[in-house]
Amino acid sequence: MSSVRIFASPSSWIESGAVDQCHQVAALDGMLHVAGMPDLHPGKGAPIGAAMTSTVLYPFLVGSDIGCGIAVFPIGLKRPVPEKLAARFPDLDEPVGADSLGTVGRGNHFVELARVDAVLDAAHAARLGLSTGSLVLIVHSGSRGLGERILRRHTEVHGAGPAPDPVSYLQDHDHAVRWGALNRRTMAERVARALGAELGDALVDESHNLVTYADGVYLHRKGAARGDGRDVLIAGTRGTRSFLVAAHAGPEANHSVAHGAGRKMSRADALRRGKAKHTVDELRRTPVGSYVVCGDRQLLFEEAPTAYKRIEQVIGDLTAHELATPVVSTLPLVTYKTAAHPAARRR
DNA sequence: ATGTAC
Repeated sequence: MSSVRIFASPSSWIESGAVDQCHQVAALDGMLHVAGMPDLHPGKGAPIGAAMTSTVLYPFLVGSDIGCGIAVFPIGLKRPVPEKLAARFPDLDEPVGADSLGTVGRGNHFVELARVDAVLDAAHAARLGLSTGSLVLIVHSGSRGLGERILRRHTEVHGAGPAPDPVSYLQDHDHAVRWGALNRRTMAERVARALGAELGDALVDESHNLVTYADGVYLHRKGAARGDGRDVLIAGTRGTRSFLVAAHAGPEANHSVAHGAGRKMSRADALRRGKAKHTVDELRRTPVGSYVVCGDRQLLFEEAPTAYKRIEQVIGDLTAHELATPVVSTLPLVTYKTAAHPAARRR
């Protein structure tokens, strides 16, 4: 008999469709436990913001962006002026070399230059070399077409069923997870070079779309980061804070934490309501003074901060359930989503 | 989120 537990306070709104999806997943053959994170929202077939254990491996529970995650790199810059730096960001839609390495992708992916605005755990922040005013590069991206091909190869034969040869799937999966981390590092290096900035080793790099195996149990994470004694960057929105946390989630939470603020509106709703509520200019130049590089107007509305839950609520829920302890918060200076001038791009 | 079809 499987169980479902949602880690959100009663005042945190969770779309009922996402909770329904947790129960649908829990009813699958071999399922053990579904843990919903406070950023839980509906996904395609499976919930996003969930960690799910079972005795069999379900590739669709990880989804197509295998190895998607968030990395944080320390970066050194003399005078970070958002508009000037925004103009110097490289074209991260253009790959480095033959495949799509070094590219950010679309959707909620981004590369952000951010500044530590508050230290919340002084000893832990000091260990990471972070203090108020420290600059970091936050990279949220995944395995691009590679992970998509791996899931499609499985789905074409087995649909949403389990992997009959989990070892073979895991080999491809693990490669995509490594590729995702390399992709994030590659982008950080591209940006640092373009800005003439010094880049340090990653302080944090955790995938939130992956499956791990131990003692006969597959732990699938979809929009949920490893929370077993690791540091995790939990992303806010393009115009609000993000939080670096020390995660210490136990078995009830499937050793996992949230990965971001979580959508509160579908992309279609965000586009429709956003167009009535915001101008393109106010989404590009945010209330916190940051600049958003995004030549795709539709994406700008879909990803508007108002389409997401409040990150402080998500962090509050994690803290209240003792899944994580906040270390520092960051405020964006420049967020790169996609090239500033899509018309100038060659096809 | 993605590549691809419309």
